[in-house]
Formats: sequence, C-alpha cells, structure tokens
Amino acid sequence: MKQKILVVDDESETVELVAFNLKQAGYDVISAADGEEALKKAKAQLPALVVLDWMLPEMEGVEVCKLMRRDSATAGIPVIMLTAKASEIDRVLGLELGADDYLTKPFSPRELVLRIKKILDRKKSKDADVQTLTMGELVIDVPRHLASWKGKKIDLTATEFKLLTVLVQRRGRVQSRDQLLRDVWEYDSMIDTRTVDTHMRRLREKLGPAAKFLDTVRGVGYRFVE
Amino acid sequence: MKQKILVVDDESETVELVAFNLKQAGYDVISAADGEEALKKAKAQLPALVVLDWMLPEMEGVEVCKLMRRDSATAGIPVIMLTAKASEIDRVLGLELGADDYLTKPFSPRELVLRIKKILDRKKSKDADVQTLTMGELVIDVPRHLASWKGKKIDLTATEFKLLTVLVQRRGRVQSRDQLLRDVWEYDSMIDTRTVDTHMRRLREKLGPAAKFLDTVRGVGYRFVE
DNA sequence: CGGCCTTGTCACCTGTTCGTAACATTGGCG
DNA sequence: CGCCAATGTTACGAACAGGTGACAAGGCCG
Repeated sequence: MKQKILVVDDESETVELVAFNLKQAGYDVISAADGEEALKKAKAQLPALVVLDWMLPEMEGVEVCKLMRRDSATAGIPVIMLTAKASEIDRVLGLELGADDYLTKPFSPRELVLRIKKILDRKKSKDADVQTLTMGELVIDVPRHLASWKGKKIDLTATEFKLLTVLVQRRGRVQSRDQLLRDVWEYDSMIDTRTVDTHMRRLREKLGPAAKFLDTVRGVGYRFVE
Repeated sequence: MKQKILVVDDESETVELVAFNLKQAGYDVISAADGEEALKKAKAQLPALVVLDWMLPEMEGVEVCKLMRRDSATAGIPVIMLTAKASEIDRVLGLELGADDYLTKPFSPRELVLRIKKILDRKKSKDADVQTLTMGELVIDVPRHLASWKGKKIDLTATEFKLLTVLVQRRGRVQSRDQLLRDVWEYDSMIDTRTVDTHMRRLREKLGPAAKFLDTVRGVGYRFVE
C-alpha cells in the first residue's frame, strides 16, 4: 500500500517535477493547482502528507495550511511548504502556522524526497506510540478521539466516543446504566437512565458490524464483549 | 496440547539455540526475526509466551513489548526479554514496560526454560483467580454476569443470577424464603414467599445437571451444597 | 440570523420476565 | 396405609425492560 502525497502548486512545471521524483521514490501522487482544490482533495483523499506552495492564486498557501489544521479530518496531516522567498520571517511564520518543514525554491528534488521520508517516518513511530485500544479490527485512539473499524474511520460524537471508551476500558464487565451515567456524563444523573439506551443505539448504528461487541444484559446494563 | 512460544531475535543462532531447548522441554516454537514480524505472529498465533530480544533491527524490543500491551489480543501474553546489556537501568525499564522477566546474554538455556515454566504456571493459577465463584464445574463470574457449567454458558435472567449468587455466597447454610426475598429482591417482601419456589424451579431447570447443588430443606428453605 | 448537528426525552411497541394461583406430587407422621 | 402440609410444576396475564422513531431545545458555524 503506497502512501499518498498531495502536491499543491499553480506552476505545472513544479508539480510535474515533484510528482516525478515522488513517484520514483514509491509514493502515490495527487495534485491541486489552487487552494480550494487542495482543501477539497486533502479532505476527500486524506493524503499522508501535503507539499504546499507558498504562493497560490486566490488563496495564500498559509491560508490553506491554517484551514487544514482547523478541520479535524486533515489536522494531523503533515505539510511541507515550498517558498520562493528566502526571508527568515516567512519561514518562521510558516512553521508557526503548522507546517512541518519548508524548502526554498529552487530546491533539490532529492532533498524534498528525503525530508518527506523523514517526516513520514517520524510520524509513523509517533502514531504507533499514541494510546490506542485495539479490539480485533476495532481500533480506538483515545487522545486523538478517533475510532476505526477495519481501518475505516468511524465518525462519533463526543458523547458516543466517551461511552465507547468507557465500555472498552472496562471490557468484559457489565456496566449498569447508573454507572455509565456517572462515568460518561460525569455528574450525578439529572439525566434519565433511558438516555443511555438512546446513545447505545446511536453507537451501534455507527459501529455497524462492530456493534456485535456491544452486549445488552437485560435487567443489569451493557457490556463490551471480546 | 502443547503450549506455543514465540521467539524473537535477529540472530538465527540464538533463535535456534532457544528453539531447540524449548522443544526439548515440550513446547511448540515459532520465531520471528524483527519487530514487525513478531507483532504480526503474536497477534495471529497468540503464543502462550514471547521471548524477545532487546536489540532488534528497525524496531526496539521495548517497542514491540509496548505495542503488544496496547492490543487487547496480545496484552495478556507474558514477555521475557533477552538483553546483551547488563545495566540495571535497562532491566528496570524493561520490566516497567510490561515485560515479565529478563535474562542477560549469554544465558543458560536451562535457566530460560525454568523461568518460562515458572511464568506460565504463575499465570495459570492467576487466570483461575479472577473474581469468580467456582463450585467444581460450575463457575459464576459476578462482574461479567456470566455463569457456566463445564465451560458451557448458562443463560440466566437478572433475578435468577442474583438468587444463585446469594445461595453460592452463603453456600452450606440454609436460607429461608424470607431471607432470600430480602437478599435477592432487596425490599421487604410485598411478594409471596412461594415466588421463591418458582424461581428455584426455573434456576434448576436452567442449571441442568448442576441443579444437584440446589438442595431443598423441607420446612426451612434452600441451601447450596458442595 | 439560519441551518445543521448533537443530545436529552418521550411515546410506542415488542418480547421477556415475573409474580401468582391452581393443580400435582412428595414426604413425614401417626 | 392414609392424611396433610410442604414443595414441585404448570400456565397465564401483567408488568417491565429495552429497541426504535420522532422531536424539540441548545450549540456551533458559517
């Protein structure tokens, strides 16, 4: 499975040069010519990394970078900025705004590839390090608030995520509705215990096939089975 | 049924030495040469124990250990670390990260086998120790709300489960119907004492052969005998 | 401001469970 | 052996618990 990289530049020459070298290095490459297209593709295709030109028509590269950081779907994707200006100010700014590295034009394609490799490797080992709970094909990344089934992301709301997390952390043991209300909602239930049922239903809906883990124990509560 | 042991080391000599001795001792042995392979095999084959070299190409042995702990499938598998470094710091670190024991190279294969045996024995008795009430072949796991007879699950309703639990916890002593009503139903019986009889009957039906534990003491009440 | 998403509540519906009563069986005792 | 109380068994309606769909209030974002 090749890693996908999004290259954003309005000069088609640069795009082609970069794309060629990246493909040589074994990456999949997609491209965008302006900021809007870049954001759309980033969100739709979730590349492993984005190479972003500083100067873009319509929207500044900085702007794209900032917007990517705002959207949780793309917030984690590393960005390398390409800039024609060599001034230090720009560099710092770029990094402060969330770029992971930068290169000044003209740059050596070889160096770009090396930097990309470095960033992706660093990210990989970091990703493996975060606290994740894995239940067969179901993976829950607690600090990142991400859940996935067979590698496919599951969109959960805050409450749903917490409910799932609590159940998984106490996997095997039955949790009464009261207990869940205390642990998930965190204060003594001004809340109807039946609300738990509704959230369980929504959770099951979203989990799809993974819902088989969520077990109802009639008269007692719910349980996450392995 | 032999127990399976995964040996992870990049030096094939070490692997063979260890594998030979373990096979002699009656274990099944599988092996892996690097961290990634180790994780894959651990997850796929679920060995009873992993012997893990501290130094591995690509990924540190520590890393493998940490990742194994994260995945519920492998979290419970004991790990013995092999290390060339004899420094105390490394030892402590390894143990803190979830290894169960360690050996410094060069080590005596005989000692390795002994330690493995010890760990597996300890684990066995610990597994049986979790919060369960065991009456011969009848096992009651209160937090999980599971009852089983000879490993086969018994479906009980909430009331039946509680009734059984109370009887087992006071095993040997006769419980009057009034007492059972108080302990199982939790409030002063607006309820007919004959109701207890009905529930006892249902319980006996579901327990099948295990119903022999449920004893009627004429004129007094019921008792769980061993 | 207006639309969308989240979230807590309801009301409805279904299958399950429970309590009870009626009937059958058992066991102790004279 | 036969009686009677205690217990086992069966059946059934009522109550209940949980799934489900709908909805309104609040929050967030553009």
